[in-house]
Amino acid sequence: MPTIRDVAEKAGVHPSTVSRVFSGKPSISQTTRQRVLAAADELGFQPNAIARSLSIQRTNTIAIAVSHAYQGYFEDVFFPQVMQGLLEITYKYGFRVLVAGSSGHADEITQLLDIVGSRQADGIVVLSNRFDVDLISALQNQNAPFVLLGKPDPSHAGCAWVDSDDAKYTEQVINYLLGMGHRRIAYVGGDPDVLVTKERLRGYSAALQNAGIQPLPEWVDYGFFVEDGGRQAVRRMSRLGELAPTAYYAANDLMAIGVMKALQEQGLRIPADVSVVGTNDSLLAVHAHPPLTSLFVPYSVMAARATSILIQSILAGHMPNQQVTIPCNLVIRASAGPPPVLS
Amino acid sequence: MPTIRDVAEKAGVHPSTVSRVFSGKPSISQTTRQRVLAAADELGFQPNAIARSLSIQRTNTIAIAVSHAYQGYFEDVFFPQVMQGLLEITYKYGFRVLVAGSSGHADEITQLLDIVGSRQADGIVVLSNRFDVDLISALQNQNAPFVLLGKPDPSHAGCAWVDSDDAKYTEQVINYLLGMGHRRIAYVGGDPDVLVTKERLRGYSAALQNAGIQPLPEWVDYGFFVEDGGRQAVRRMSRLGELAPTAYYAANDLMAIGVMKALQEQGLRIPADVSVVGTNDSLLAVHAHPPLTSLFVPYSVMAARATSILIQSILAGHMPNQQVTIPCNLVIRASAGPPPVLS
DNA sequence: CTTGACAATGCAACCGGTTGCAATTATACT
DNA sequence: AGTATAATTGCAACCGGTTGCATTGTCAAG
Repeated sequence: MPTIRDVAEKAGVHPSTVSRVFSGKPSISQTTRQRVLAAADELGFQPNAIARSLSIQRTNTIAIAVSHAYQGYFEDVFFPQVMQGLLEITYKYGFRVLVAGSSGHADEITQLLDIVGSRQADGIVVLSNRFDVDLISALQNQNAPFVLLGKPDPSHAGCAWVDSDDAKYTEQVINYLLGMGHRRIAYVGGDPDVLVTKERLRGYSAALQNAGIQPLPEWVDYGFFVEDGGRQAVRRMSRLGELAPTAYYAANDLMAIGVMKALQEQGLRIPADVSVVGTNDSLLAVHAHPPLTSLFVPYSVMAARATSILIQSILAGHMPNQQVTIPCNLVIRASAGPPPVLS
Repeated sequence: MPTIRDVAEKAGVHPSTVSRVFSGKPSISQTTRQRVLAAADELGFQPNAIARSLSIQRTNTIAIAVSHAYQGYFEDVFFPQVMQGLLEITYKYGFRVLVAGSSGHADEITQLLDIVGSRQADGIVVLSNRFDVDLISALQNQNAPFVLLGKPDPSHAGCAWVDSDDAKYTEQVINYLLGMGHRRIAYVGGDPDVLVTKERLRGYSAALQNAGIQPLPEWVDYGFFVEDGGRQAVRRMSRLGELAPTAYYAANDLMAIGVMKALQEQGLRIPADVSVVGTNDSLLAVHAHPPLTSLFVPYSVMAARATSILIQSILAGHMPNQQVTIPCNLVIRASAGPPPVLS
């Protein structure tokens, strides 16, 4: 592997001149440039990125941490779409993405701190949706540029984040169902410990409240983002008899599918008897029976935006500090309609 | 950011001693170790991974390149499952994954060569399924450790790869359909330029040949891995009338769904009138109507295996040279059955 | 013909760890 | 006690680019 000094010798110049040629510095004469390039070419020289990083104190890399142990993560749309957004923008800026595996939530934090602490990346996008206060504080202490995908705890409102206003758009979904005449509406959230679950619940409650409806506690359930969670929720709510919901909102499409299947197994027709709305607008929603009305959350766009903010701050040499809220979009298909008239 | 020398000064030892403590070298006395650790702790010292990489000539990182422009890539199961396998193994060895975006196939090669040439990663897993001879040669010239996910051109049979024996298991699927009595079987491949498409066609042809059946050329079509591709295939084959297939094998679940929908729109029942088998055993297959029989391809396992081979070679200091074939598994659901008796 | 101004290049220190070898110290054995 | 041997630690060069500053070269104006 030839180094900059080999090239310098061959071209009869000083190593620093070769460096200047390869980092596109001005004030190199055309003839010298040519000579250096020729020598480099002949030797098959390619600058060593690690040495460069050490010297300029920048890696042109941003990092994320991913729990590789959690299977569902790789079946859902969140991770791949986030990757797409990340790659699109990093590519544009000539950056790359360093991905660290992690064995769980706590370890994700360890990994991120390790990466920024050892300067393996210039900044990070934090995907976790439970933003422990200590992670944020630690990142701030490290003086490491970061952008959260999701909103932080109010006590860290000042840090940079990109979020999807889950409360607002969940409220909108509920309003859509209310507008069609539903009065008994169920909320099937994911993991109750996760921020987005709480946000959606907030939107759900607000919509019902605005409509003057006092929701039964039984209308709220958690399905942990898996199909069976949706089925279980239906099973429990069906026991309410007259008070069972006429519409279900589920926080991802997989749970919504579970809801639909459970309802259909009870002989109920969708949307004639019961309406169902999912979240994420995945292929599952497109191909469900009936096709599932679903709240599209543009994870890819969010990730792209977060990455832009991050890289621009890195290049400008300051900490990211923007806060962005990205709109969602209800994709209407055939799984939701007016409630049965005789209900 | 404190350096090893700051710690050394504080602990009253030589920098090399601090280095030895932090890289777990033996022959450091307990008392010195303690003193160094205390000083490091007090200063908040964390070793600089870049400097270390430069010195030891290893990054503990492996790389992949991904075409971020191709949307379908992020909707299918291949990429996320591969990432899962990669992360699982890299994590185990304390490695990380560097992901480079790329604007297309040719650029993927550029990115990979750039990464290994600039020594940003110790090795790469090549995901592309069209293994241009020049990429492989270039990687070999660079002396860069790499493992292919998929089989290379026969002229490079010697390089390391992990593949899923697509021909054999496609043959098995066709045999399954033959065994139920089908005689007119369609093959709906993906992109005809891609290696896996040709391999599956090989298996398809072999199975029919073995059964003494000469397939019509019209029974072979390409759907480019999208739903509409499946629909189009059905549309074209339906024109064959009496000679239309009674069973379809599609090279991914999305095309299989397209096939099913197109058939159902023609009033045909699945599997009573026509059978359909998909590939990948995705959630789409699980939730299709009827549930789709699908050939599971363990991408995650393949990626894990490839990563193991790669990292072990890196650690051992030689080039990877293993070739591994991983079995697939036909997951039987409800979309395939015997053909109609009066056919 | 001299001097000034600027462009091009060289010099050397620096980025922050690592490691072979030498020097020092501690332990063991006669 | 005296020396052989092993365990610790220090020294200094090295990994491969980068960059502020000094030096040399060039051309134009005075």
